[in-house]
Amino acid sequence: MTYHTKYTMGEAIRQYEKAFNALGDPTRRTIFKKLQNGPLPVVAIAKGLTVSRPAVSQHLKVLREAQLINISSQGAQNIYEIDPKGIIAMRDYLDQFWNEALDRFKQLAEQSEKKKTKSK
Amino acid sequence: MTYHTKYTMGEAIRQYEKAFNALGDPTRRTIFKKLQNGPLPVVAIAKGLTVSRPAVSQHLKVLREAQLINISSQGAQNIYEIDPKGIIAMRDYLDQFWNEALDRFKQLAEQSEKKKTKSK
DNA sequence: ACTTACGGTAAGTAATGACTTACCATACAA
DNA sequence: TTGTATGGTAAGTCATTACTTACCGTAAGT
Repeated sequence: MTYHTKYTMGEAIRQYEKAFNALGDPTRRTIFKKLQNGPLPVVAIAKGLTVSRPAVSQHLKVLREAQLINISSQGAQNIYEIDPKGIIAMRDYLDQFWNEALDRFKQLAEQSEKKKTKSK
Repeated sequence: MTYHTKYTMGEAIRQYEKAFNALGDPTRRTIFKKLQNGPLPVVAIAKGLTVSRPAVSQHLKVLREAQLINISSQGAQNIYEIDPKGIIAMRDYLDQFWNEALDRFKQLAEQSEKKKTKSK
């Protein structure tokens, strides 16, 4: 019946789309979080996770294609680290909504500002 | 075999997790984008989309639970509009990585700042 | 009351995608 | 060269989820 086809083959997939898709998965968010404190080889990333090492490799691939992480080999090891490009793409996407719709809910925005002291 | 269980029943699902999950789907991003220019009733949202109206209702439910949109009924119509809470939750999540890992890629960060004039 | 428009929910199906094990390739050490 | 550690890819399976059609309830107009 083939009624269910997203990404209707004409349109290019943007960076932020890949990024949202990537961070849409909890395991990938866990992996991403692990890299927050610095670069790690794959085994270190997989350690402690409930899923197998190949599964981790597959997740890393998705994160890499979303430009949320970088790879760099060091001998037999593949070291992954956070790549700001994906984060920037997502922030820019969110800011777009932020800016254009801001006037409609200014009060709510202000509320959030108060309890944060907003870094930078 | 039950080898595949995420959200290991102890942990609460945070707001930003729901939000990332919600925007992880392309159809929901399309819907979300439609609301960017102001509130719309369901039929207006569904118009132009390739999926059925019930499918839209289901997506709206997910977006609502992620606090990315608000509902308000007006007679027989259900009007949806963007809710900043979900956006804020995601921004805060991203900012966390931003701040803690910033030193490792300062130069890239600066690049992005330049071509944006950074709202607020 | 009857009809029409709006839209949520139920039940079932099909596509997607998150996993598994098995295998292979590469780097380095003995 | 042989062995060991690292990690990517292949093929297949199962869970999830994005859909469908059918149905029902509510609001407003005639």
